[in-house]
Amino acid sequence: MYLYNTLTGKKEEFAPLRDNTVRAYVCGMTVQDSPHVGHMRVFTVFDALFRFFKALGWEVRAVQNFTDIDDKIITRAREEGIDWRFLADRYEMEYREVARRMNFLPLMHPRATQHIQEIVEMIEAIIERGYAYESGGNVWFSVRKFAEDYGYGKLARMSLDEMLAGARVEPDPTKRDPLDFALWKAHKEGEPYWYSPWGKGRPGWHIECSAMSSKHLGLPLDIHGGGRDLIFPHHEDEIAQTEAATGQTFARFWMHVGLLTFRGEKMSKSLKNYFVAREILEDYSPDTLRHLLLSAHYRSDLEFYPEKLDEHARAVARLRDAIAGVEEDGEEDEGLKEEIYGALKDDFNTPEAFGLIFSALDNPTPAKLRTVKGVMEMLGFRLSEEEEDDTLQRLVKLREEARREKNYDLADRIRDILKMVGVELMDVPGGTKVRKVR
RNA sequence: GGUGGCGUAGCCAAGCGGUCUAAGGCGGCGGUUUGCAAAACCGCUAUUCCGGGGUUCGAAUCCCCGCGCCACCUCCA
Repeated sequence: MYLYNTLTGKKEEFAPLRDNTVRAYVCGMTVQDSPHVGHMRVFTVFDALFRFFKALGWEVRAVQNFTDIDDKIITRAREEGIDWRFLADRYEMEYREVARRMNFLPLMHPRATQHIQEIVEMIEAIIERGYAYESGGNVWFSVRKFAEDYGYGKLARMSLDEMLAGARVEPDPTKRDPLDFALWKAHKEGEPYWYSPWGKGRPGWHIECSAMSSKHLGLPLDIHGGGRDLIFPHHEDEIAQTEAATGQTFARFWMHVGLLTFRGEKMSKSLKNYFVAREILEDYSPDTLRHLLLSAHYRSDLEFYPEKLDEHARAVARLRDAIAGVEEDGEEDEGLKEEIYGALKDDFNTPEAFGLIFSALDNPTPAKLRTVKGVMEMLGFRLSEEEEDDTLQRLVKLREEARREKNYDLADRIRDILKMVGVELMDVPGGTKVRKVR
């Protein structure tokens, strides 16, 4: 298995370091708003990748955090006039519901606020080892000191000068150096706080991931991943904190998923050009969304537009129909399987894998179809149509009667209307086939 | 301004030195089929990979110069 490692800028052979178990940490959401389709891309990629690891015979121990304390959560809760914990819970629950529908493997989902003790201990360790200082109730990380001993900017490939050049420095008089970042933020009136050796306050951004990953997985992690926009400063700072606290290597492989774009631009909260995952799943199947999100290589940016859901719904429906009648038991096509696995082993090239899968549909044999089905299920597709729907059945019956009476006007109208909601009717010998596309 | 990356058919998207007169999906066109359709199946849909030079026996793939786009350097998956 080869994976591209952001840290080295190369594809490298990957295998878990110990116990045949892949230890992976994926940066999850700050639960400040509804998960959107850009978030889903990262989690879908890792879900499919972890499933592939299992297919290769490895165990997977994966953690995906919820950051549930943060400036934006506080601000947002204040705007809505609700408790910040209520806001965080609301979006965590929304994520969990979306994850369930997406058929994501169950992962450990620790929350930042349940790890204040670990966070405080880690900060103490960093201070003890001389890489952080307390000032006015804040604790700052000494970037220059750390840079001298360990190097800073390894992941982002940036020099300290480069960081300063474009930096819009947050003017905080308690900082010794503009590059320093907060490990602990002193309490401000009206904000949530916890008690610490430095007084009341709350954790900075970055430290929660260092603390939770070390605690739940142990060092070094085999894989640490997330969206590409997290490389700097978030992941760079996670490395700095963890190495400063422990002196150990933090993670062996860094994986970064490309961004979802809309009309060529990054899908983001600030540009308000995002699509909410829950709303998409009201109209389209999880398989459709999964196929769309895996249709480009995970490191590339992927262009999203709503009509694309229809395109992928058609592709998935065709594939599902093609393998529908295959008998479960029997030989697989080992050659085909090896080809597909070969593509996936090469830095998880899912688009190439789909290319092979759809090509196999041209000259199908039962063995090939079983292989295709097996691979799709391995990647997390359910491949089943949703449960039967009473109203739909009645409409189909009504239309069949109309056709018997040669009332084609009514029959066609029913067919047209159902098509508008993603249900296609096909008159085949012996009845009408119903096919849900979406 | 600095640092990465990208530019492949109508759209999306693989390929990254020879098997490429370039995979796959969606769309389109023609045919078989059908009450008409749809689906399915068959055939067609880039002699060419942003433009211009170069390296090489050979380049979409490597190098140089343009042009265009994006991301990161600020919160972001």
